[in-house]
Amino acid sequence: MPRIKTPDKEQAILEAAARVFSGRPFHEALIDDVAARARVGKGTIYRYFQTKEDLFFAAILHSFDELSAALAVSLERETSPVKRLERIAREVLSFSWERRDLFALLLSDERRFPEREEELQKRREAISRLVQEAILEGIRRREFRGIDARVGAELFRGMIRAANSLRPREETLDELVSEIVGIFTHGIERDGR
Amino acid sequence: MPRIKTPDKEQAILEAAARVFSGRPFHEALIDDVAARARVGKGTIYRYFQTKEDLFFAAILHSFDELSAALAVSLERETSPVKRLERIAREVLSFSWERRDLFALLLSDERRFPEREEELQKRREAISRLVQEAILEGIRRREFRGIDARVGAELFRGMIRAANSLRPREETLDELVSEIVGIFTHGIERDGR
Amino acid sequence: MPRIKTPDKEQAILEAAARVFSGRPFHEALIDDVAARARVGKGTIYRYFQTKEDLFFAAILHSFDELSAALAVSLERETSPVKRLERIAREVLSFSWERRDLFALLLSDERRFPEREEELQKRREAISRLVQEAILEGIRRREFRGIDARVGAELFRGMIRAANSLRPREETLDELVSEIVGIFTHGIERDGR
Amino acid sequence: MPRIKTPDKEQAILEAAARVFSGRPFHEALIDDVAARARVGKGTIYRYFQTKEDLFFAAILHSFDELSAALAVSLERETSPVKRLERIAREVLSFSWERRDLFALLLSDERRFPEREEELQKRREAISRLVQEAILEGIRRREFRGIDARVGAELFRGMIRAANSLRPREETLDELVSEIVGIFTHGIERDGR
DNA sequence: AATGAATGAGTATTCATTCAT
DNA sequence: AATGAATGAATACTCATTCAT
Repeated sequence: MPRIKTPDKEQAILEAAARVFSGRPFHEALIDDVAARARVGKGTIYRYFQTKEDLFFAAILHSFDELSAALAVSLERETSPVKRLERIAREVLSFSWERRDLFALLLSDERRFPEREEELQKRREAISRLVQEAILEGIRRREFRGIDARVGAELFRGMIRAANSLRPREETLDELVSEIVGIFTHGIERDGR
Repeated sequence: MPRIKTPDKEQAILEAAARVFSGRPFHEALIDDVAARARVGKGTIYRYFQTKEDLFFAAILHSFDELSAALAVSLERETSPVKRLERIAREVLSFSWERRDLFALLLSDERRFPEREEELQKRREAISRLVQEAILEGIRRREFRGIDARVGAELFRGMIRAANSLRPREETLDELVSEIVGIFTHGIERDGR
Repeated sequence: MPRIKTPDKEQAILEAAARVFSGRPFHEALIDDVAARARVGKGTIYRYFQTKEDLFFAAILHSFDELSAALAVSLERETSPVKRLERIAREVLSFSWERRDLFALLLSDERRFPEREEELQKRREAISRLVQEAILEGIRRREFRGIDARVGAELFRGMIRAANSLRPREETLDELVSEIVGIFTHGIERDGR
Repeated sequence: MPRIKTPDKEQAILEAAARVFSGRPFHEALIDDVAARARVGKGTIYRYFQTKEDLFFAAILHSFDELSAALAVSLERETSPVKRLERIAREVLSFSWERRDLFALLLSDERRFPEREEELQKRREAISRLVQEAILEGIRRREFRGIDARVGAELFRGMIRAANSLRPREETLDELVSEIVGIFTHGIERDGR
């Protein structure tokens, strides 16, 4: 009986690709590097992915899905809108920490690859929807005012992204999260105005 | 008498580079395209810029400087912090509209080219400083609470960046600006809480 | 009890190889294609043939041998030199009809693989010898003039090869055969000269 | 003023390609070899030819055209059909001598590259037509009997091709030529029959 | 024995950079 | 100074061959 395609080999490749594509621009990330990192023959990569670009996107999607899974766990049972926003911020920030460059593209809203846009968009929407739901729940609870949830969610994501590049040391994560959520919910206006 | 490097030729190249680098990833943007667009021989580009990367960064810096000039004009004589933030948001949004992709990198805080980081950083700081100053002035005027101006400025920039990718039609610019500044200053919390 | 190499599996592979190598140049004919066509695992092919080149030549030799067998049957009991030439022409033409491309190489006298040359040569000689014998018999019978039988045989084979690429429809086979043999025996000179 | 594309560079590449593609199968003929032989950078080849296959066909066509030119010179002023056939045979044989492998494809009537077939066919026809014309003239002069000139021409070309692979030493050229033309015109039938 | 997943040597092709004019 | 022809280093991708099962 022959060897069969092992899903874990595909996993290893995706993992390796995520690492390699993070930290250097696409054209400097070599398939050879991915192969070496995944401890896999170069040809093997091409058994699983048609082209370098395919691999690149697969790696992004894969990372995205990991993030989604982490978020699902984190948000479970938390109903308070503000706290949900906090968890989202914390989760996204800490998750994208090591994959900063990969996530640059992922979170950025480049539209350079129209063919892949759909799938990427789906993932972005998934995150965005979590934020929107928190906002809408807040509005329902009369904790938030009635803003456009979609716009609000995007702006919130924008803050997270920006925070990501503030490159906090570990310890600053909490502060950063509360700053983001604080500004997003209270604004920077002076109390009592 | 030998001809000398003409500044307008350099301008043309930078202009062309900005266009070409916008809308396609670095490795798909060809020097040939830039040369063609600038109506200049390929060799000529290398009289003005050492490498493709140099040209790339020069184009970014050039665009950045154009933005700064536009901002300087717009902010002149406006002293109200909130209004200054509004103008910054509006100016950045409308300016980066056509150069969306170039600005993605520009505003993003990738740190892939450590050698160039300094100059880029300087430009980013220039914009950031304008935001920080508005925030600090607001704090001084007791309109804003005492937040970390640097962090605040980054988060504000993050919202602008996000708004940029919401791709508003022309008409939505004002709404978007007021949404950004509204959330940034008042937060989304319900009034009267 | 271990299974053993089955001759019919080897047959299937050779058959498939003949098909695949026909109709596409060597470097475009893939082992995968042969395996698929033979409904056999790729590894299996390497149990029967050392290399792709080996398989290629084996396929040629195999086809050649089929032709030889067909010729042997056809020539049996026919003693007239002219009629023998006719049968050879007809047999070769009809046989190579479906394997036109494979035979192009087979009949062509490339000398690119000196190591294999010997075996190929042996096969070519086998056919050639049949022609030579017919010629020699004709000379013996005083039907033909005393030409160099080897050269004559080659030229005769060349005409067949050329005829093959004239791509006659089925019906033209007889005409073509008689044209070849007619020219070869009578020439195109006007009668009575 | 910039350097301009020099036709002689293209010539050099075609010349080199003809040499390299002769004597080894397509997939073993390396672009690097062609570049080295033409004393030209590898990239230069791609300035003149889109792909390796393009180069290959261009080399064939080029060789073909050289042959045609040689034939035109040789046939000038010779009106006797038999002598014209002789000259054609001699010219083709001696010309394709060194380019044997290249001509294998050229003369062979493979139809593997349908897109290029047209141009190749045009060249083959050009040679074939010369033979046909000689045959038709012979018929007109009542030196030849009324055969199908097209078929006759192909068979004649087939003999030449076969002769080419008989690999005569220099000295055998004349004999070979007269054997071919002899058989083609008189056949091998015994005189007086 | 048979299989097909895995491998990596081998190469066509691209494109930034150079340089003759 | 300006040009674009020439260059070759760099790399994605293929596919014959191997080998674990």
